[in-house]
Amino acid sequence: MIAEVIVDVPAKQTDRPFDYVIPQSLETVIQIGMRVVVPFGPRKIQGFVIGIKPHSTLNKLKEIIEPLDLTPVLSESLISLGNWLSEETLSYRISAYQAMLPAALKAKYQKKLLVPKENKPLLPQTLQSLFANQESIMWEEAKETGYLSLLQQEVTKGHIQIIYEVKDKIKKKKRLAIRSALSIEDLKTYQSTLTQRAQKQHDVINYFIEHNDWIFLTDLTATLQISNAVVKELVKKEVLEESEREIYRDPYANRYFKRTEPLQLTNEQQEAIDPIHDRIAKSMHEVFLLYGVTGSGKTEVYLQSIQKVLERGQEAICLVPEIALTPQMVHRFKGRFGNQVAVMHSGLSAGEKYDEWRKVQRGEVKVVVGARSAVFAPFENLGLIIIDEEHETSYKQEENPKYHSKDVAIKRGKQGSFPIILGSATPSLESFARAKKGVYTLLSLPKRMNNQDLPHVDIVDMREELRSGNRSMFSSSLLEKLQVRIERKQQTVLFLNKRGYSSFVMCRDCGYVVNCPNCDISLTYHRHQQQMKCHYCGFEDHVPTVCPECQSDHIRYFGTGTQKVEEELHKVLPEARVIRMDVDTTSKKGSHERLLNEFQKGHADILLGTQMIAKGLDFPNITLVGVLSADTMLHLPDFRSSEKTFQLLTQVSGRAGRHQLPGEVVIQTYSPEHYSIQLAAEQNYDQFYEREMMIRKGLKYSPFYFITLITVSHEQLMKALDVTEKITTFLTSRLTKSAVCLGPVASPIPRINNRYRYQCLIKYKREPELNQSLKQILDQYQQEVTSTSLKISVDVNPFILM
DNA sequence: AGCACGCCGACT
DNA sequence: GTCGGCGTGCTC
Repeated sequence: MIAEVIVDVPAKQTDRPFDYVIPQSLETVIQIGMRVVVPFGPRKIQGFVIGIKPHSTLNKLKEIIEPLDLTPVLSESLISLGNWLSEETLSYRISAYQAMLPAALKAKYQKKLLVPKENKPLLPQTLQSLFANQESIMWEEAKETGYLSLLQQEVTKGHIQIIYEVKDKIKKKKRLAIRSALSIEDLKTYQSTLTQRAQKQHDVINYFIEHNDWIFLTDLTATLQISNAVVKELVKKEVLEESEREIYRDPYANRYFKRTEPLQLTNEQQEAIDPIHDRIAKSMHEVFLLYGVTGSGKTEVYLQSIQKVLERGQEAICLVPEIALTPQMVHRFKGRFGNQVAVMHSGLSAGEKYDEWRKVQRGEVKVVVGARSAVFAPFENLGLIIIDEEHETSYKQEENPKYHSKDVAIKRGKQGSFPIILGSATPSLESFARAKKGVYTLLSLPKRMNNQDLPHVDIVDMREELRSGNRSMFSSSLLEKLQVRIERKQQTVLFLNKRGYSSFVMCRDCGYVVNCPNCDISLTYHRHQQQMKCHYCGFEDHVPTVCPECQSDHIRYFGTGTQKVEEELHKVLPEARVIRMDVDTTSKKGSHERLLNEFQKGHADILLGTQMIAKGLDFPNITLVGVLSADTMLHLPDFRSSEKTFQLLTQVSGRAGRHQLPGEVVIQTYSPEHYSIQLAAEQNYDQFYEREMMIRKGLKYSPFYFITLITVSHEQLMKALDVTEKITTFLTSRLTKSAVCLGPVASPIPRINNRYRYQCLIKYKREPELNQSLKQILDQYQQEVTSTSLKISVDVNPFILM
């Protein structure tokens, strides 16, 4: 039999199946969807079997070397989903497949030089020492020795072999388990032969007389207070037997989740859930947009919809934006569905992710709660996919394949004939527009569950503060309110919007800004390491003490980091206990959750943080939310910046007063008159929607037009510009009259890592030929992409236009 | 992506 | 005359 294999070589020319003979011995083993090792040129690489057929049109085929899996890692439905994905996003099939699987399943390759024992004496003296203690050395090591040409000569002579290895990254976690190898009768007989001195052995035998089952060695030694030696001795005597048992790394082991029961739904919730339950019961595909204000009880709707799906023997996926809200979300899901839940998010180690994925694959769980890529969870009988906070940008992957989870979910929903729920308090304009058009079904939860009023919002004009002599980052109004909370022992969340506004170093005399030498972007000041770093290419430099331009020593860092805010807070409110949450304090595993726990327990008065605290916080004692600088992302070169500002402010404001105590919100801004800030303060989504839609219509942006962004980069500015120009011309000729093709324009970041970047932006209503044209472009420049440093990136429906 | 094959400049 | 530079094209 012949296997069709997609090989792990992400390139245009290899983006097609290659045929391999399945050796006789593997005929019953190899199945569609398995990973295999295949010879490819002189190398050995990994590939996915995507088809098995009796004959091939080619005659001299190579054989599959070995399978990497016992059972397929991709089902046929996932393979076809992968094919669709690569088609939609114009990415390689291998990239699409890999994106659907945990990273642990991606192979690692090793190249080695091997000298068979008998050849050792044949090597020249200089090389002998290299192989004195070992048969083989790594290629990388060999390169460092500087004897590469000498080594290559020996390779041609046949004294040294080059071998390629495919290393499976997976390490299944294993522990040693022990059980009795004898019957209870025989155990007793054996026990009677033991001498008086062998008390420990006696105990062990006793244990196994009582428990006729496997036990982990570590548990056994702990319970009986004995050493490994005692057990090993009995294993050697064949009284006991041992076996490696695979165990899951359970990131939520030893954690107790209080079991919860379905809550009584409000009338509104009931009205929202009825149509969902109806489609689940009828196995009908439909996309619901669940538009519910913060605190309106969307999660309970999710939980009870999942409940319904489980009752029908189906499975469900619930996507959540990122680690940010998972601790609380996980609690609610594990509380309701116990160990039927697997969790997949970026906070887990590769091994943990792999184990969670395997629980799904083996059918040991029925529900997955996870971030973007969890939409590919390998369920075979899905009944529902929920996307919570559907407007979140983290659902869009910025690397190839540049997919959006929402599109994947809807595709799976159509294929499997089941409903999709998109939930948000601030739906993306795209989704809301579709709901209004009737493409999605709108379900509204306009009231908070406890009928608690939305918090009162105060907009503070920071220019005014400045004029009245307050140069600190806290307005007098915010400071006053902070003091009141501390007196009343209530809690405050302070939110620092840092997106697109990192701390940079500028000379106060001449205005010189420290830029990256490789990228056209300012370097970011990293306080704890006392260094300047580039977020795009990784360049690092010392912090300058004098201005390189004018030699002035008035060179300072600008921008407000959380650390700086913390310091300031300490000065003005020395008695306040502050917990700071940002990339620095949460980088360690589990620290995110730990900090939140501490705050929840009341160990601090103020929680200070960035984006990551904007979502999911739901603590009863929070009565004040302060946004230190609301407009930092308002001025980004992005047509969605107003929408994002509105969503973020609404989201943050929703953190206050979710329970009995009423909440208050202070928004500090330099542009208080801006509609997205004004309307966020009123929590007026509908008016924001109307207003923003007008603007989008005028500018021909989404949701009125689809957008595709092509970014061309090259070491030479002229080359990048030239290619972009040609692409733009070509596309313009291929597009219909209703489409707009803008370009070539320099990218908002015109240079990254010494590569110049130009782009072409296409806005269109309906272009059935566009995909074909884009493919043609990629084909056209294929040679230049492989031979020169030209790169062409296509992003269909981009989220950020960088 | 790698890697081999193949054609032109500076070296023993 | 050879070693080694990297342009071109292939990998079942």
